[in-house]
Amino acid sequence: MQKKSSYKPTQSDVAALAGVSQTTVSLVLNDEDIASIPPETRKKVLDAIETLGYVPNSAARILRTNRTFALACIIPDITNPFYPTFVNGIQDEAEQNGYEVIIYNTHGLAEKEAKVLKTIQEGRVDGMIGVFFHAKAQDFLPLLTRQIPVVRLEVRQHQSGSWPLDSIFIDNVKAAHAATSYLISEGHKQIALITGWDGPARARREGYLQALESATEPYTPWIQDISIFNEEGGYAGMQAILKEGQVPSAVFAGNDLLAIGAMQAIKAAGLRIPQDVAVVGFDDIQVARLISPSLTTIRQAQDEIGKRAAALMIERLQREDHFDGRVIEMPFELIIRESA
Amino acid sequence: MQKKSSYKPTQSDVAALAGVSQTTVSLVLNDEDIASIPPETRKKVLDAIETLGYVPNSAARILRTNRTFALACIIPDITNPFYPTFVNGIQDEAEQNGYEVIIYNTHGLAEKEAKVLKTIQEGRVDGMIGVFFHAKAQDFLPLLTRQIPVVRLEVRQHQSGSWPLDSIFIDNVKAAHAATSYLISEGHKQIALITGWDGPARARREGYLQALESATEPYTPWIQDISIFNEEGGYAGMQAILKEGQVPSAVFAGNDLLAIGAMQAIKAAGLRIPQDVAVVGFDDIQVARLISPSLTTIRQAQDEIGKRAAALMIERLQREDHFDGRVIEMPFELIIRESA
DNA sequence: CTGAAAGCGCTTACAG
DNA sequence: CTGAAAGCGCTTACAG
Repeated sequence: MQKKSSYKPTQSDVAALAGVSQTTVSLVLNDEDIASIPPETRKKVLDAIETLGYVPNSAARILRTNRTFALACIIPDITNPFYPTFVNGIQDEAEQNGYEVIIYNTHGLAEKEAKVLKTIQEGRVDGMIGVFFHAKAQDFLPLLTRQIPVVRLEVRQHQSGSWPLDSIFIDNVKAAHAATSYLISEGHKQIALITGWDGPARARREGYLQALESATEPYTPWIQDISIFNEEGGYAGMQAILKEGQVPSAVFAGNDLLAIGAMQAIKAAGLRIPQDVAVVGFDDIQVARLISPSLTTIRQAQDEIGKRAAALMIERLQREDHFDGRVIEMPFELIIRESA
Repeated sequence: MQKKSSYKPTQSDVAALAGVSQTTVSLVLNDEDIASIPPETRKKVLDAIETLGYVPNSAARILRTNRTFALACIIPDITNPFYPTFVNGIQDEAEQNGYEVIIYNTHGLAEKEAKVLKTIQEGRVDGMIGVFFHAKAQDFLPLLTRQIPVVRLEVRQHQSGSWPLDSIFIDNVKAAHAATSYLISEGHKQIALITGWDGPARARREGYLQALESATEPYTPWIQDISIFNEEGGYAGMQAILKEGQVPSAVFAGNDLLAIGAMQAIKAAGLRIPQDVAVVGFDDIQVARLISPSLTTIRQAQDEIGKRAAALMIERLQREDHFDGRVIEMPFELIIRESA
């Protein structure tokens, strides 16, 4: 290892150049009222910092203070536009408060979720905001006992507890119920659902089933399972449905990406949307209103949810006292466009 | 600060429980052939780790080893689908090699780019892969002198040097030239360009202008400047063009998001695509082939680019010797669909 | 095979 | 107002 003076200067290097002690350099850097540094001393130090291009070493600072000023943001799929918007909201709020955001992409996989949880125990962040498809409440315990607060985005109401674990949710059962009921009210008789079992899929499935059950006329559930939650999955799912010979008059897709894929399959089969098959999605991602026909869907305010989640986290990190977990419900809205 | 034994156990806690020294715990954890720990000792230690739920402290490890096993990934806009796909490629390659990826979102702003560059000097990562709209070569020097390698995604060929700075580029001038030439070859007489000045916009603008100049017939450039590089910007840009009274026979948009916005504006004006106005985009994001009409565009293999960028970085981090910067060109492809 | 010790670069009581 | 010193939790020569 070479020891050029220009290479990664430390506070000691700055101190030597400024002719003060390393302690003084640190004091200037953290200019709290712990000490009152006279302007001349301060200037000497600042000049030396400038000359050497000194930048504090984050590992040393974190080790010493036990504060990272970083937040982890865990999402299942960065290529699903829903999440980048959510992340954006988190980042906006976090940055305004001096926190940086570290994004982890789990691909919705149980093993990756577990790995991320482990990594975070290593003390890389002060708190974690996340969407988990598999992790259970107890999987968060190691973080919580380490005083790393968690804000979780959920798909239905869960009980709060005394841990520093807040949750923010949209009632996906109710939302899926609303979407399905809308199709029923529009006179559709065969309403298919394209979805899987991971993450929000289960709650949306429930909502769909409940809506069919509570209809005045009898409905037969028609569910097409898929395993990839994007356009590709939607396309394949819709193809499978059409292969059965019968054509449903409406399709409710587990998310907008699935809906977009399903629409492609419908068009490819020479059918019209919504005349032959109506389509409803879930999420209201950016492109939902831009495709043709524009997509009827459930809007969740991703950006707002992200902001709110970050605000919950930051409040917890800034307050001294401990307080019970909070549960916040966010609204959804059925956006009716051309596809249904 | 409390001192419960269950709270954030350290190697010393593990050592005490296992009845060995803290050094031995560390040795077991890093099981290199530095030392040969007999199975019984190893087991005692591993059991203690299990019992206490010990996880190493990353700050301490980083401070000591000067290795973070993290890569920074800097992108201008996480909500532009181009980038998540790029990030995905980076993450895949990085994770396979034991690196985690920290994503920074600059919003294409000069100040945020500068801030990120500063943050990275703090030693949070071993290397940086990024897309910068404003930062100049010299802005990377502080990283390079600190031995933090950089891989930069660029829009045209730049010279390599002796710094640990690799670049990977797609010739955006040539690509824009190809897109514009295609429109010319299709017989379009008035070809408008919707774009701005940041990032890749400048190179694409050049390609457009060069193509018009090299055409056999004379063409008048028709450029609509916008400042937001998404659907909204494209919509506004197209509206501005249509307000001029004349309707161009084709529009080349600076990226797919702009193209999608422009298509909406064209439809809103009651015009048909491509009969009245043809549209070409740039990037080939996921939805390009899913919208109606599907979008003719320039494909860049985002995923592949990300993988390649990460591979360049990792090779540099793993090799002992220093070697000159490399410049890699990646191909583009004109994808002809329905919109033009 | 195992442990004592130095030291990574900081912050923060504590003296003076 | 300023500095010497302890210590955050690790890794890694070095002894034995």
